[in-house]
Amino acid sequence: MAEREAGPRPGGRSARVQASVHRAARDLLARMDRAEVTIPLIAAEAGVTPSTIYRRWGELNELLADVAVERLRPDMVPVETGSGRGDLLAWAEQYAEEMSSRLGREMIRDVLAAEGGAGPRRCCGYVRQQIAAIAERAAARGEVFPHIDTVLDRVVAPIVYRILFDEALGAERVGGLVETAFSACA
Amino acid sequence: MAEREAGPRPGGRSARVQASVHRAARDLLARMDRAEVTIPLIAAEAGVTPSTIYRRWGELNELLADVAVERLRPDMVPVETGSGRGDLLAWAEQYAEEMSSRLGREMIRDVLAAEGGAGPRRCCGYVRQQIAAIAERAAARGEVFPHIDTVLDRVVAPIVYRILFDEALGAERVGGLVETAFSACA
DNA sequence: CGCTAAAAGCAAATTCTTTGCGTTTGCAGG
DNA sequence: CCTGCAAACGCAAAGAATTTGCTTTTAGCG
Repeated sequence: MAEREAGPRPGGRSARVQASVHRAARDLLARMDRAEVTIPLIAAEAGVTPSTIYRRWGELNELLADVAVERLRPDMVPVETGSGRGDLLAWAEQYAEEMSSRLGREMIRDVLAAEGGAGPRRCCGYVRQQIAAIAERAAARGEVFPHIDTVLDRVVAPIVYRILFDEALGAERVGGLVETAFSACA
Repeated sequence: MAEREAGPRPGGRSARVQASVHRAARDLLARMDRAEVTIPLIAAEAGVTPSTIYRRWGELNELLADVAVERLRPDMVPVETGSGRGDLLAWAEQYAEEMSSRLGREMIRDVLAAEGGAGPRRCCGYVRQQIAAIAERAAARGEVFPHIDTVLDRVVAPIVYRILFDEALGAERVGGLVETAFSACA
């Protein structure tokens, strides 16, 4: 844990500007249609000049992707249900629900639309972390638990693919996916 | 088959303009960096005024998504290898390769970035069609073959998820995915 | 052959984006 | 504490893209 998200030094002016711009962007996204949000608007809301944002982020997509990645970072440890299977099921259901909400879909799109694969990878990394935490607890209890990549392929990928390209899956389908993940490791 | 892709009447001026704009967009995308392509540029290349494009597509993303969806439409029937498993494997490997290319990734991103879920759904529909064609041939031979949604969940979703969020899968991993799809239907 | 509605052209007005230059800010060395 | 330095910001002008009102063209139809 030696790197910052996107700002140079922790307490400087740079960090303050970034914080206020992020907050302004989040506020505006909550308040108005995503298509109406522009850099000049965000700049005004944040109390900075547009050129500051242009120089730092380049374009709206990059900024929104930055904001989205930050919001996508898990803020808590997966709930503990007593078994690895239960933990994974609970996590997957919540993940599916969050990501299929309007805001969730918009955040995913923003992250994917940005240049370079850094944002998406970070999101995938967050998911891996969460699953790893669950897997570790399961291992500590001596349970069998699927490999992380198995969970990504069998649970996370279908959830996300359906949200992006088709129809979001209901909770029962998510449960089925979790079962198939476990059936691959027994 | 009663609807057109995006143009009103088949032979009118509208259709000609759409065709030339699509072609211009494709040409420019092939010739220069995607970030450099703008609507005024495409308009000039297509020999129309920018306002025509703005009125019809609204913004660059919509136009590029339109173009990408068209390019994503499969132009041939899946190759026949003698077995459903072989057909699916061949199709999946080719799909994975096409989609993980620079152009493929850009097209997916363009499709996902557009407003409304129409583009992504159409892409998913194309995939379904291809898989259905393979499944039908398998059924005609009396083979067992996984349900289309199983193939989507176990084969297509992981391929696409990895391309978008992580690292593209190699051919051997794709083969493994195909195996798991068949293991679910035996 | 004219009529009509939809779509394209044109051009002015608006808004967004880029850029050069001067100023501020926080850090570091003296 | 003070001063120098580099990074980042503000400001404003220039440049590019987007929107819009109005006119003209075009394809289809009676």
